[in-house]
Amino acid sequence: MVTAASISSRIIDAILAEQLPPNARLGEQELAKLFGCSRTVVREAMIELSARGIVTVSSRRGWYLTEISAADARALYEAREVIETGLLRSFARRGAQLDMATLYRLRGHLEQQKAALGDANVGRRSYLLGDFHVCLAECLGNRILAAKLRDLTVLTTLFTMRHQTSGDAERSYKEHVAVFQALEAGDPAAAERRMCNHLGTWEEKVHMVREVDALESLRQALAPVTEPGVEVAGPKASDERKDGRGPAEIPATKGAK
Amino acid sequence: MVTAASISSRIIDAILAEQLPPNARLGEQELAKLFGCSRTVVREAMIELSARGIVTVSSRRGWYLTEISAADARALYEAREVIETGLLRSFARRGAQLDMATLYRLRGHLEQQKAALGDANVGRRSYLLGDFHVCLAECLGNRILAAKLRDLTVLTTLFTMRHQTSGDAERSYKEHVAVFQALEAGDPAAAERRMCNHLGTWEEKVHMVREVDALESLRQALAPVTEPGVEVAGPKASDERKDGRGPAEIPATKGAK
DNA sequence: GGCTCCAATCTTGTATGCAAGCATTGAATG
DNA sequence: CATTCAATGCTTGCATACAAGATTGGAGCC
Repeated sequence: MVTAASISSRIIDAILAEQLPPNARLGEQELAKLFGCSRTVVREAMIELSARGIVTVSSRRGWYLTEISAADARALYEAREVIETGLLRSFARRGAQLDMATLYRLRGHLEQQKAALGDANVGRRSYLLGDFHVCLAECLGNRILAAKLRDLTVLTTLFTMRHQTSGDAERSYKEHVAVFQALEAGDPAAAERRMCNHLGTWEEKVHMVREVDALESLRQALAPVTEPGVEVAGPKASDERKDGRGPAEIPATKGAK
Repeated sequence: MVTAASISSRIIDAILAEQLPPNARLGEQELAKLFGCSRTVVREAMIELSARGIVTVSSRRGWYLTEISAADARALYEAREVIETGLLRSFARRGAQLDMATLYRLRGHLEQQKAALGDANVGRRSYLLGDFHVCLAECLGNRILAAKLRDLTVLTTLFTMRHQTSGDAERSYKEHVAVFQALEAGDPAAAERRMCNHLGTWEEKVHMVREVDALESLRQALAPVTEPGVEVAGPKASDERKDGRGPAEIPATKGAK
């Protein structure tokens, strides 16, 4: 049976795996056919995602994945920094320690990230690198903030997909390891500093795209082949075309869970 | 015209004004009749509130306002502390200053709080004291976190209503003023410390009810009159009865906006 | 050729009908 | 008298039908 929760979950996974670009259209009828249910169920999923800021409805036109403006992105990264470093700080202040099972879980997650680095599967790599932050928040013992953080991570992904700032996966992985090692060594304060630096490197990049943002999406849509110099934006768009699927198509294989 | 957003907004205002107790039943048909629309619209509002953690659905039984457990409350207060102090810290670090218009807005909000202190209108007082935190977050320039904080404030209210820890309104007001004065004086670091203390006084109370929590709701439901000693829980319940309204009734006057 | 207007089509918005599950109440039985 | 079970009413879950707005394409006109 197809529930609204399963639909929204699939969509979120697809975004985290960079398989659904921002502004992708999510037609009710289309999704209903795809999932084999009625529009009612799809609509429930859309409303839920809308409450979480992930999709936006344009009246009687359709549902679209939210397009994150540069201003929103700034608030977004600030929010992530506040939450992620704040959780570590709170953890440090209460003098808690991660137990063996939790350390094991985090170590396992890092192993998966490492494995995905060499892998050709770009989607899974993106998914895991983003999911680590949520996983860490859960491990720090606050499910409420972890849930909020998951949504923020999704929105972050929507922004980086558009602006191609994701870049250095290997570096991200190494910084994750560094955070983990500080926690493992019982030094959450150091973990907080490292996390702060880790998030800071992304935040810098946001400020760099601040000015050009207004034209960015148009430019990307209009000039895919004419200028060979800007090819960083090219492969993604052409990848989507050559497998013959529309942008709103749901991938057949689930990201990872 | 009645939209789903207006319904959920009304419900949230009612909670913040302590006019809807936790575990209150929100029947689809009932609300549809009350708002003069179909179940569909009500249902959309419920799904939205459900995504925000404010209502919970029990399959084929009904929608209920979420009952916050002591464990959830702990995470909730930690989340609020992380976000609210984190925003002030981030504000301080970037060396920003509040402009005149923003200071004016905050000062106006504090005036309203002060006026509501002497007022007999308990609902408005609760609403304003809670709303100040959200207002402050908005003033610090992060609408995303402000929205998340609003939901957390609603959940906090649901917890304090059950456990009657709200108590000292005047003290809360004074602490709000203290935070504001630090900001006005251009010392956000001091504002952060004061906010941390302010939230800390509540958090203490949560830990006090930690142990009895499992029986709390039962006790409250079973022994309303037999023991005169536990009357702290009495007046609220009887207040609701004497005006002849069911617990899920929506108040005629909107809280404040 | 270019502009305007209208109609066809596609989309969401809303209401309603029916199905199915849960709780309660009552009777029947040990 | 206690216990079990069946029937009934009430609630949400889901699908569908219809309404109404938005877009787009083309025909007609200047």
